[in-house]
Amino acid sequence: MTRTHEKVSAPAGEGHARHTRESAAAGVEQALKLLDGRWKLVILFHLFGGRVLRFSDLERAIPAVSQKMLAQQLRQMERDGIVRRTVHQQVPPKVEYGLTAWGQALCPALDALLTWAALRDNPTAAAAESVGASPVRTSAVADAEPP
Amino acid sequence: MTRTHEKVSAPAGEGHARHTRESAAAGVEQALKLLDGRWKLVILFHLFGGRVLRFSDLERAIPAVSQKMLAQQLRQMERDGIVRRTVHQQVPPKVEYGLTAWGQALCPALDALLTWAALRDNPTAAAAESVGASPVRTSAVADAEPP
DNA sequence: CAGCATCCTACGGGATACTG
DNA sequence: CAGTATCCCGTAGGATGCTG
Repeated sequence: MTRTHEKVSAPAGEGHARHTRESAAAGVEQALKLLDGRWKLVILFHLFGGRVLRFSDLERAIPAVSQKMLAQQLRQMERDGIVRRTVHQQVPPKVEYGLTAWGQALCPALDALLTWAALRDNPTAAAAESVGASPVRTSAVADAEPP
Repeated sequence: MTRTHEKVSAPAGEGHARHTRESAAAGVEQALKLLDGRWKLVILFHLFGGRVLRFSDLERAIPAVSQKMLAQQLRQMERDGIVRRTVHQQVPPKVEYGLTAWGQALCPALDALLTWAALRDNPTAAAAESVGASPVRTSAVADAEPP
C-alpha cells in the first residue's frame, strides 16, 4: 500500500467467493488502502459502537492529530462509504461523524487481526484459529470510560 | 501506517482481551505494519496453504517485483516471524521460503477483510457479519492452476 | 467551529549495477 | 542462484496560517 500505485487491475468478474492468489492479494490491498492513513484506525475505533462525535470531539479524543489530517482522513472515509457525515445547518457550525453500517462491519475484521496478533506468543493456536468460533461480538473494544 | 513513526506506546499490560479504543487501534496498526509493503500480501498469498517456494519461484510468480524488493520484504517477514527461510547449503545456492504457523494463521484475518470488502455492495450483511460463522476454511484462495 | 491552502520533509520503493 | 549496494523520485503527512 502506501503508494497510490495500483496497477493491480483486478479481474473484477467474480461474485466474491473465488479468488486467484493475485486477486485475493489485490482484494485485501484494496481493503487495506481504505484503512491506510495514520489516523483512520484511531478514528474508526472511536466511532465503533454506533458512536457519533463532532469534529471537535474527535480533536479532543485524538490530541496528536492536526486539523488538516483529521479533516482529510474523515473525508476519505466518507468518500469510501465508511463514515457518515452529518452537517447541522446552524451557527456556530456543527458537524457530526458516525459509521455507516458497512463501516461498523469492519469491526469483526479488525478483531480478527487483533486475534492474530495476540496469537504470536499465545499458542492457543488450534482453538483460536477459527476466528469467529466464539460469538463475534463486534466490539473488540471494552467499554471503558462509562458516561 | 506508511510512516515508521510509531509513538503509539501501547500500555502493553493486557493479556489480549481488553482494549481501550487507543490500544485496539494501536494493536491493529502494529499488525498492519507487518503487512505493509507493496509485495507482502502477494507473497503471502503465494505461500498460503503450506506452499514452499524458492526465491526464483517467487520471482517468476510475481514478475513485477524487483529482486531488491522481493528480498527486502521476505527478510522483513522473516524477522517478523511470518515467513520461514530455509537455506540449503549447496551450489548453486538454494533458499526456500514458507510460512510459519503464525503466518498461516493470518489467512482467516485476511479472509475477514475480503468478506468485509465484498459486503460493500453485497448486502448479505446480517448473515455475513459473523465472519467465521460458516467453517473458516483457512483458504481464501481457490486452488486454481492444478499441477 | 470546522475547515482549506501552502510549504516542506522523510521514507517507501523503483531502476540499475555489482558479487559470493 | 540469491542476493547486496547505490541513486533517485513520488507521496503521505507534519507545521503553520487564513476563512465562512
